[in-house]
Amino acid sequence: MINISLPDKSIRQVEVGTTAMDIAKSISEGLARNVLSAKFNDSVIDAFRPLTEDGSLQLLTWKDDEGKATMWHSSAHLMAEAVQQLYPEAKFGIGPNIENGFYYDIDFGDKTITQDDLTKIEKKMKELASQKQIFVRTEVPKVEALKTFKDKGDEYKVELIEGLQDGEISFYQCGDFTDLCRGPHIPSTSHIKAIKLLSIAGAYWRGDEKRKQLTRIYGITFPKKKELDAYLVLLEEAKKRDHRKIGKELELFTFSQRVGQGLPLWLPKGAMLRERLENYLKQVQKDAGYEPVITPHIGAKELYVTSGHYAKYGEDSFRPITTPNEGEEFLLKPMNCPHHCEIYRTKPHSYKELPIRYAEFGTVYRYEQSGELHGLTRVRGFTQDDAHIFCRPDQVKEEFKAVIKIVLQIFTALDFKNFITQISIRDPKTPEKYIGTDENWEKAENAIIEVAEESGLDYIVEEGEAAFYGPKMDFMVRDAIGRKWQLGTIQVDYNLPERFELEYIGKDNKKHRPVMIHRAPFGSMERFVAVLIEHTAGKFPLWLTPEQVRILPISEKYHEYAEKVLLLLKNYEIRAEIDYRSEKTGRKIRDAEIQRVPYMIIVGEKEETSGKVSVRRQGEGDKGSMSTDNLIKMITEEVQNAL
RNA sequence: GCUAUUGUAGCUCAGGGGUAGAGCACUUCCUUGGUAAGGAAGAGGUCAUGAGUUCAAAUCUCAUCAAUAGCUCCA
Repeated sequence: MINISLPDKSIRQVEVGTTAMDIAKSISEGLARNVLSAKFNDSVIDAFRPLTEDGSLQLLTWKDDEGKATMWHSSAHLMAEAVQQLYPEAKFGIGPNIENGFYYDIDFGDKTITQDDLTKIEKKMKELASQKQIFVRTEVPKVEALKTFKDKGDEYKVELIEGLQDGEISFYQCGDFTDLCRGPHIPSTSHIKAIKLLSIAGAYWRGDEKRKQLTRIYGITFPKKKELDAYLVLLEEAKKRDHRKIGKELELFTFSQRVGQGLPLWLPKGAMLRERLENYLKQVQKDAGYEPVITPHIGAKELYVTSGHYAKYGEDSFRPITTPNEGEEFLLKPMNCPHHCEIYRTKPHSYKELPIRYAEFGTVYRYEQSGELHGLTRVRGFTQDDAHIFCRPDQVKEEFKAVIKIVLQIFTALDFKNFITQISIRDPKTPEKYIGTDENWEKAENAIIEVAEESGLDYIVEEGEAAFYGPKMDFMVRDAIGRKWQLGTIQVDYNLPERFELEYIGKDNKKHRPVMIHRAPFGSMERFVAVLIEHTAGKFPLWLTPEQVRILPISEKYHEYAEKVLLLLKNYEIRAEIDYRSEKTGRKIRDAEIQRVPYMIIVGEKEETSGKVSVRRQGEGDKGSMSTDNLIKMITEEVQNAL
């Protein structure tokens, strides 16, 4: 007998060889019907895998991320089975599940796959799924595994198997399709009720551009048709929120071929919005004891040789700028920290002065590969809301905490309610990849984790994701339609203080090395504005939006009154415009709605004689009439409450 | 950077070896109106750039540039 503990802390004594499915059935038939896989001592296994030792068991269903993953992984197999039946010549690469669905890389030989083929494959998949095929696991010796796929002529699988250890190779069979696979899989294809193949793309075998390009088919499946429909609606919604589209519509930013790839041009409305964001953060930082500094856009090449970045990135960067003088070279700055280090070095520092916090909206230039550029989220010139904190080792924790506070304050002000943090620490297996003493690393890593705990953050720890110079914490927000975006980052750095020989005089009258904390709550203004656009679908919070109020006179007769109202609003620094066009009110409203102007003020005879205004809220409709005083009060309160 | 697709008016897009099209936006005129498109007229394009094929190229071919998607990358 073995002891299996369940998430409710109960312990069941069962016979060796009992499966997760058996346990599910003993709880309820309904649960058993929904079980996709199970988590046994931290590894996800088939629901039909016999349990042979004590351990903790969690049954996974569609509600669990791992359950979804199992389902999508199995769906990839189902797709491969369909492909094999329709195109017997096809050879298979890899077919994993991904965040939303799955893909399979397939070599179709000379055949090009089109949208029509996807429909065909989809149909076949539905047919096969309804056959309620079960997934059968077999463990296979390496020799035999190699033989199977050599006989089949599938060189990709052969290559994959060659990289595996004997004894860890398993096959899964589903219908007449057998695949090399670690598993786990769902109990049967009957769980797959709704299928959509989404797109086709080329992908190099093993991500290597020198090797053959395979056809990658992306798809997603659901246990209910309704969920698929909802997902497709979501995809449409995402398309509508694309910041490149909205940025154009609202005249926020543009790109020009003549200026160059990946170099955004901020239009007046976008620049105003960005400026408000910057001013907001400047105020927050001022309150938190940051000091502004300003540094130039270029720096001598030596500066980056000293920082170590030239060795690491120099080859893949913009070429150095030369001068008429022999041997003189400058680089466009790819980051602000070396400049800030030099500012720190201008005079000796006492331990009493620390922490010193230098903040700068510093524009940096990085030569991203052309294929990587994407709207405002990936550009070659961007402005970081950067700051560097120079502190004593004993202050790291406290400073880190203070930075987190700023980040949270900003997220709240901008209505990012859902976010998680990722703490990236060293990979203990490869200590040679990191610089600095073990002691410092341990201290910093522990400090970050403690701070995360104390700040009540929802965090995950990723081993091996740390920068070579120190551990970091990244903030990932979920936007209004559930997509994840990485925004702010806080990094602890022992490297640059060393390289720049930064010092402070301690209480003991000896020289000590400060610790640097790099931090950027927005990350970059470009990326942040892009995310903000997609999060809000262009309906920015009132305090940020370029045009807060549009005054719509019913006819020319009321232009004068409109101007009177405009003047009143301007006195309170409310950003308002008048629509002077000789259009009907319905038209003016429609245009203001499309341009996402939060408040529309309609003024006509009624308003002029009563000295009031009619208010309409974007997306909500008519709000009735009120006095201008009340309007101003309403708007200023809305702005103040947001910050 | 690699592969594929695309590039026609400010925007969204149709067309296609023989004088360039629509809707919206824009300008002017009419209209002076009450909560998501009033009417008419007009103006606007070397069809991304360069070369080639052809009697003739926006259209076909090649190259370049850019955009889009995926891959690889991201201090």
